[in-house]
Amino acid sequence: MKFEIPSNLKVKRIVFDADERSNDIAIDKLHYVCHIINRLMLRLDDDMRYNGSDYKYGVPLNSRALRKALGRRYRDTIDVLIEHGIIETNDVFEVGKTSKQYRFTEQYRYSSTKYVAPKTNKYREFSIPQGAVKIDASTFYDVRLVKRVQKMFVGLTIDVIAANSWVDKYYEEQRQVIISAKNKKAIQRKLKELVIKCNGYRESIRKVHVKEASFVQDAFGHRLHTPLTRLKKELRQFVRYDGMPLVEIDIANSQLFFMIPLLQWKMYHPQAGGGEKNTFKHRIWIGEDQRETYRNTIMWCKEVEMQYSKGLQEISFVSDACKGIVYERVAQYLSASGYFKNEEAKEEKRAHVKKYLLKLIFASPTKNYSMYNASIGAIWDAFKACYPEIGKLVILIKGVDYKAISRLLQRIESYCIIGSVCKIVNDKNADIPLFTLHDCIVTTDNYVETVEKELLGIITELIGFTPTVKRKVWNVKKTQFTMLKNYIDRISNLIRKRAA
DNA sequence: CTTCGCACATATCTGATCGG
DNA sequence: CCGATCAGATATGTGCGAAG
Repeated sequence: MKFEIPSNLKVKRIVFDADERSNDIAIDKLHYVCHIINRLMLRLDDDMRYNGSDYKYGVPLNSRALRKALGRRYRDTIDVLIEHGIIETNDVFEVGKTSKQYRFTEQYRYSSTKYVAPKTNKYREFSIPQGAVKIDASTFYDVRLVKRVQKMFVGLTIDVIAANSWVDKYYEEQRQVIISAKNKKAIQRKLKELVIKCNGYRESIRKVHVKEASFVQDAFGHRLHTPLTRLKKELRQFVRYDGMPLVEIDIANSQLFFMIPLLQWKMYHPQAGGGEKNTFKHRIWIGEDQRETYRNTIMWCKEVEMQYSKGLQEISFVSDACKGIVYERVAQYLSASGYFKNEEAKEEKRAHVKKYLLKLIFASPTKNYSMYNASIGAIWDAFKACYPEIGKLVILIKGVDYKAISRLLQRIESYCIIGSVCKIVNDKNADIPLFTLHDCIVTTDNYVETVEKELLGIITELIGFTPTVKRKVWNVKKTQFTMLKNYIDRISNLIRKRAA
């Protein structure tokens, strides 16, 4: 929505001039009042009548409505407009009949209209709301499917006692670390943060336990956020489905694997697929046609395609992403060039590359994690040296809009995982428990084979290439003895408290 | 109807976490 | 880089009664 105000009206100076009331004089509020008067004035001749009495002076503005729109000290906004000779009022109201009437002064009354964009969210009535879209209102995916996923959470249980005692233990460990520091002020602050952090963990446990958490699908990446996605990794071991342990089917270097479609120039033509709705391409792109915006990107994709006439699998990035060894390859390259000073383990090197490479790919060109950063930049250079085609592609897409990559990848991911795999598996057999953690699917042991087979088949069909998947069982790592001991300690504490 | 103040409710901000 | 969530502080909004 845009404010419609007289074209010769300048409101900015009022905000500067505003004396002690300056806190309540906001530019949006001034524009809002002018907008309302302007709009109502246009309708004055037609229907601004009440009980036959004439409103010709101006337009009636109800003080309750004004207060609702402008806040408690709305009077200041009106007064300041009057003081500056922009509007005037007849100062007449009749109880039960009419409110005070307002109109523009002569200077502005007959002016043409100009449009001004609101500065704050409150006055942007028709803009897309920030943040989450509630499932009920969402049309991105089959709502019935999401409801079914929600239903599966009924069977999901968490060992509350064990999980909470894990948090207790974690708290105690972290507390010891914090209080061993020297800076007293820092200790106080960190302890406060730790309490908040642990309360958050406990809350996430409770949310899984009572199943009251929200299930939302965000409007940007179309990901599905559930109680599980917000659960700390270490606490997943305490989750069971109908008493059975759960198994996670994870796609190796998923974000990079999902980059493969971006190398295919046809992806940038949502209409080129024959116009059918609800296809991969339609789901991923927001705009109608990206051909113009991504002209340079498309040209590069075509060039790459010419170069690899036998198929994209010839590109080392594509084959490595399918094998799930991109991070390892980059780590290896860095190792050879003497990036790692100490003799780190292979796992550590991979984790290091993964942590920074994703940040580099998604980062704002002007902020931290820039490709030109001295130490981290080396990781980007290594990536570019290993995979020149995809390196250039990332730079080209980021040249259009640096936020596009993260959004596109999340959409591709969620369309594949939730929109396709979960939907098809659930349609075939509604008994299979399915939970998603963005790029991975969680199910029980007896269905792993089935789900994994479907996942590989469906993603291969969508992307054109087969990813590597990894399985991880969510089982309790601690011995039974420690758990039992924790349990006994907890209970005896409770009994002691009761007795006291 | 307008205006005001009080008390309580809701929204927003800050700085942290989780996930990729 | 993107998303959601949490706690706690603070700012803003709302309902209501009373008076003008």
